[in-house]
Amino acid sequence: MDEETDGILQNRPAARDVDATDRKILGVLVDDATISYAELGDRVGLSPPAVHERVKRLRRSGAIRNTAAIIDPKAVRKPLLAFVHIDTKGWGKTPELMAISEHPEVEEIHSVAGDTCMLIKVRTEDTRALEGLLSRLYETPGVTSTRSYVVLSTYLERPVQPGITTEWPTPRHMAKPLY
Amino acid sequence: MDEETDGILQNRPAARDVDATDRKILGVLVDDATISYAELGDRVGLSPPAVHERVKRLRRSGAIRNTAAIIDPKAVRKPLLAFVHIDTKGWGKTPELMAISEHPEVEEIHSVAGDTCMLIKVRTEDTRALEGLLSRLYETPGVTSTRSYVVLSTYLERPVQPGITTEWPTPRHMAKPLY
DNA sequence: GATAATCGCCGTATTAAATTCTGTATCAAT
DNA sequence: ATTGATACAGAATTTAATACGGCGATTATC
Repeated sequence: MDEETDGILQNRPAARDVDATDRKILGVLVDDATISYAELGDRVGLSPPAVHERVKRLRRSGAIRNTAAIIDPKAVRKPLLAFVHIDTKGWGKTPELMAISEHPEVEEIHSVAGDTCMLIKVRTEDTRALEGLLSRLYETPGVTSTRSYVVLSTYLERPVQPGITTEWPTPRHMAKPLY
Repeated sequence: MDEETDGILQNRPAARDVDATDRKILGVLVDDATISYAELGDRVGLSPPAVHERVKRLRRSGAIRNTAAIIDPKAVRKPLLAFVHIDTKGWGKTPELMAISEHPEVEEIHSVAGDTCMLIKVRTEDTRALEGLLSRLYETPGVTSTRSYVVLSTYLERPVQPGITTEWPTPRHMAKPLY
């Protein structure tokens, strides 16, 4: 296992290469991870123990980070989605970053190239709760300004759909990834 | 079932209210949906058939949209994440919207309040692929301008964590949700 | 070019979990 | 007070997950 820590999120590289069959498996499991290994085997053309072995390998390697229930935000009274740009000065490694990730309303934290430094995705109960969160964020030392984009309506929300798309270039034809 | 279509994403309301036990269940399943009903029952203080019944109800009501494998984008050679603001004129219901959602690189489409109209999240293999996607988006009739925010580093990426937070206000104390 | 080793897969067997069924207690409404 | 509905627990059954042994193909090594 790789000990490199890329921010808070662990980004260990996949041990072995993900081949075409693996991508088919991932494509199915992204849609529905509750199916049996028998049916998964049918869909990708393998026996139940064989797919089981591959899924276990995909889990170990980190290609499958985890299998989670996807919750409807409205059902848990978090209907308000917003993106917030945060300008910072002297953006260091982790101190304020940890403080931001402590807030349970924060779902994503990205460092972006452009006219602002950080882009975070937050989900709250209503505008009042959003206001409270923003003021708490503003109190974080190093934060110089925030700009919020309140989502009025969401038309699409889906995870990464691997393999479904097309064939992928083999690794040797690929440019070095950005990160 | 409710027939109201809120964009492409179906947003049917939960049939029954999600109570404290349900939120505990959701909190566990968001972390790990592979555990047995026996252990899930232990954690929330119910028998295996009882939690099973509740989980089935949460699925039926739509509180659990689905249970999916969360994929590491790097493992499937989609390391480049970007957010794109799209300005449009005469933003209608679905024609261009459908065209945008056809692109498999697009993971989310949101309508936002602010100085731009749409905010989409895209994931590509590299900057060249991003450029291609942007030019294809630009060819969509109605799109007047785009502004991209390329993500340099992601520090946090997690789904909605229901119930873990605190107690929620009961429905009758709640303001009307924004959407 | 032959041999050994490794890897991935299948079929079977075993274990564990999902699911069904039945009965019971609790709460709500009549 | 009675009836109905709901939610839960326990036992039984069905189904799936997991472990094991063996086979064939590919790869490395001599």
